[in-house]
Amino acid sequence: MGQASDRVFALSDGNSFYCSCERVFEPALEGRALIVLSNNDGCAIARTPEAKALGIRMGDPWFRVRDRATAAGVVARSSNYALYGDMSRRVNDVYRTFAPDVEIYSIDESFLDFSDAARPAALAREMRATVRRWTGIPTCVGLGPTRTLAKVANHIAKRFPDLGGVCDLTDPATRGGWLARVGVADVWGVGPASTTRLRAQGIETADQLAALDPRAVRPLLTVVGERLVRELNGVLCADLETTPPRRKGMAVTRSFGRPVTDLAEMQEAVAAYATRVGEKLRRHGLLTRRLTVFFHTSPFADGPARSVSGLATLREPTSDTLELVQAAVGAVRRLWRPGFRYAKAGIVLDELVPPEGAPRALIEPADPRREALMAALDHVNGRFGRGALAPARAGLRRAWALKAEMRSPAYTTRLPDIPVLRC
DNA sequence: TCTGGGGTCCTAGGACCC
DNA sequence: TCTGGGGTCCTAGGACCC
Repeated sequence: MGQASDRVFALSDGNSFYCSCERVFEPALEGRALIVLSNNDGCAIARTPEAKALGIRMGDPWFRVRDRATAAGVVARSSNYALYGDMSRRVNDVYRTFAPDVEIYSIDESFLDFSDAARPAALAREMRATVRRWTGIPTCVGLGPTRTLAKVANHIAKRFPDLGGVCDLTDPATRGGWLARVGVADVWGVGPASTTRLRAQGIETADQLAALDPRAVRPLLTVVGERLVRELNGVLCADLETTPPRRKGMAVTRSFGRPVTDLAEMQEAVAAYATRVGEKLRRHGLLTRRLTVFFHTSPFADGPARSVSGLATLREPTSDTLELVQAAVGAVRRLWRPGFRYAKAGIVLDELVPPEGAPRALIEPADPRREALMAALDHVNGRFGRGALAPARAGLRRAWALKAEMRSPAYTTRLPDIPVLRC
């Protein structure tokens, strides 16, 4: 099987993260059933436990559940990713005061190295309290000798509130009992397809999965599954990645608020995405050699279906907006067939390369509104004392005003209104 | 009659994640 | 009428080469 890990990993994540961010700015939402909606207010992508209890599921289309949900008292907010990104950075700043190494896994999840902690569970509880105090974000922490077990522990911490938001799976003696209470579908890396295959073999729970011979799992779940089983047994297969590896691909894709039936309109949209992806490239200090444009009709709609994608190769690696737009718009023209109601389009880049010579990441000019918003937060939370009511109220008012401003079109991701490009 | 074999590269598609 | 967006990794299979 391999050698047992002597490390301790913590996985800390923000509870209903997007919802919690909204609550930081709108304390009246505390305790209420709250959801955050995807782009175009399409569907629910974050739910508080109160909203889950009212039957709102992940991915529920808002137009379908709106009447029922609002009648039941559910509050919905449009998403604001710039804001969540800023909050995420603040939470990670706190993590870094508790652990020497932090791997930012996603906007709301980080792995931390707790190997040197004398009492990891106690440290985790203290960290939770500090994050809550300094940022306003509630978290849960899972502890384990591998990242996979830390992840399972985090899941358990969420499911069993009696644990006080911290679950410790570092002790092999008590681990099995917990794993028996976790379904295979809830194990990190086991999706719907793998769940079906495992169930067909009679494997229902995480402890049953852990009991399999890793080599026997390979034909069933590929090498990914093999590693997973080892990690469930406390054998380290992947360590922390504290410096993010160079990005391999990049995409800008959107669903349209309404069907697109006109070539010029599709070109407008895709030109806008090309502009966005150019900004993104420059922000990461990268160039691309080729881009793929795709668009398709809605999988939910009746009527003729069409899904196309086309590759455009650029003469030289570039992040130049005009070149990207021209390539993308040309691809749209080649791929275009009238008579369809297109619902979504996008640009996908792969083969990202650093520029010749010394890599230089362009620094994105800071948005003064966001800077001010975060400064305002400091007066509401944390280091400046949450008890100081007067400055807190002033700070909150300022924050609300800025947040309303950040809802302006410049911050949203709807299909933009830009001049038609004729090529 | 017997119809190579192994390597690399590329691409598409599946599966999974948050 | 309205059903998210952005990533990673793995595998299979075709093209190509010697």
